Amino acid sequence: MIKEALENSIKIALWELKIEESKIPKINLEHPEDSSRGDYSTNIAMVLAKAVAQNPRELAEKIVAEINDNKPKEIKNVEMAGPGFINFFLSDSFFAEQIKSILKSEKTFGNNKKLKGQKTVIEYTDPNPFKEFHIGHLMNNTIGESVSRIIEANGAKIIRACYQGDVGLHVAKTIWGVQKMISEDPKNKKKFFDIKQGSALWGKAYAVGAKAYNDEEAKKVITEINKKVYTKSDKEVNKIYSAGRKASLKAFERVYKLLDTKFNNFFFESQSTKFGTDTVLKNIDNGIFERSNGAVIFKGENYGLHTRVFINSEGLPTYEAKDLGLAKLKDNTLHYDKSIIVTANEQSAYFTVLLKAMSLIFPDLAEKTSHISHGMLRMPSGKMSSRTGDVVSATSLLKDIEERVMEKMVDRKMTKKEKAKVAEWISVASLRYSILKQMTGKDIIFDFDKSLSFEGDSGPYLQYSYARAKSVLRKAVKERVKIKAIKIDGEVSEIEKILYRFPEIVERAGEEYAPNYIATYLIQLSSVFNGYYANNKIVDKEDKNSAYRLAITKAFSIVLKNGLKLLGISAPEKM
RNA sequence: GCCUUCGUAGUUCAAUGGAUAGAACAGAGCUCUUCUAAGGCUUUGAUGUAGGUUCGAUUCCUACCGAAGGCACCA
Repeated sequence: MIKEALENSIKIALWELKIEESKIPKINLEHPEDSSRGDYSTNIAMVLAKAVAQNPRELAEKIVAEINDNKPKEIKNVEMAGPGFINFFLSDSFFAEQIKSILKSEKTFGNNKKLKGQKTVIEYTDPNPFKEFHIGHLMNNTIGESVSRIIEANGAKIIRACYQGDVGLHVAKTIWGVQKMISEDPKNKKKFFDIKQGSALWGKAYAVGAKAYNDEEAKKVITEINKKVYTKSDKEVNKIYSAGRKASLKAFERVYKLLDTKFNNFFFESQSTKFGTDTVLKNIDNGIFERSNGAVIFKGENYGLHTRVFINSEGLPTYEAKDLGLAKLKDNTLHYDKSIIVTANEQSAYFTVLLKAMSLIFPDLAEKTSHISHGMLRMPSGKMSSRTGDVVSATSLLKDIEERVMEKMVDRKMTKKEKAKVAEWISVASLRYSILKQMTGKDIIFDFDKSLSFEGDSGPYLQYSYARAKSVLRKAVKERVKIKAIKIDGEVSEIEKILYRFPEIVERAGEEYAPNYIATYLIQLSSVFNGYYANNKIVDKEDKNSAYRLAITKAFSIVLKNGLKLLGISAPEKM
């Protein structure tokens, strides 16, 4: 990449100026916001000035002189500016070369091999059978899927894992709810066992059970059911259990298809239970865990964290113990180099405790594990909760958005089938973009009307820009105007000055697990293209520059499509 | 109470310690016999408060104010 070439020139210049290597910090190269300040800029002279006891502007001048002595052909001009910045202007031929290279690489443009040979397991989405797949899972999936794709683009092999809680208190609550609903209305029985019914009814049963859990009597019964689920000792419970598990998993599959997520491995809490429990019990004598009030706990306080229960006083493992078992289970089956777990940040503190315990038992695993936490989707009215049944299910939300998209598409000339497909893509794009455009850790205030915009800074805006570019390219084919990445004359357009940066963005997004860099870049890129589109007639048989404008358009469509893919958003040919 | 994260236009979000703090929406105005107006152009408007570190702070440190989350048998 050009960035490395510039870095090199700077290093050589510093070496020529006999600046001690130990004093040289990491060289920062950024794109100035104002393009009149060049394509790249470095602050190295200002950073170094103090260490070498020189005036920053004078030092910058010296560095500029050295670079000019040995200037690579990609650089048109270097100059000192402001308080001591060094600004680089790239040559016109460089931009044309980049367009050529984008057309040539096409689908792989933007990818790099930085993480080649690394195998990364990433766990995300993690919906719980017996509960609704709600918009929180949608958020987790969106971030997990995007981070997966970004890491893949950086060369790693990604294994997508989904961990599902098919045992635990929530299951017992649901089963209690089912029994209650059946006893209130026997007709419900048939519904629960009808696989076509979907998961909504089960979600309702969970809400009923969760509410009842506050009542002492019901709590006792639910606790009993919980034990029965673990031991599989009660036929009636087993029957409800397997019907519920099946109904949920089937419903999840439909959502994954819609979201274009393909998991390689599914793990279930029922698998990690024994592993986790055994691991905890084995580590009591050595003092890592201790017994307290009938439970087995990890005293996080000893490490400046907080104490957590790993096995409760009923002798059943909590999420903590199961997660510990899961880490080992994953390693045994997948042999990973790195493990990433994506959860909402309400679990951040929990995770630091878990990782501490893990580091004492499986130090190598703890070393390889990292945690990405994301904010929550909040309704304007407050926290969304599946415990009270106040949830928005993923499918119903997407359907609502789709309806609105369809309204906008009434006058589009497409077949019904095409329209339906595109509408589905646009709804997913709209939702995913609104999640990915901001920093991962932050909450999203989810106001249906405001969050899901189809214009401006939005997913559909990106898709629309893509569809426009494709439309232009179709017209070129029709009018037999060829695409050629050879520039005849004219100035370097703004869009050319942005297109070549895509690989840098992918790399940085990969380092920081930050999809929002991609989102921000694509918006900027599309906005510049839309300006270009408005000011230029791209396809023009009479104009010899048309072939190059088409090359730019094609390059734009390639970069945008590749970028959208990293966000998990489809690029429609028409919309 | 303790711990963590976060306070940026009216609103929703950006900004690897850098140059004039970017967008979008909302508001005001303009723009479709050029390839998709879900577009383009113009315009109003912001770093919670008080200190500190630095040549330079939205970014780092301290205090305060405000918000969210977590803090023993839920996940």
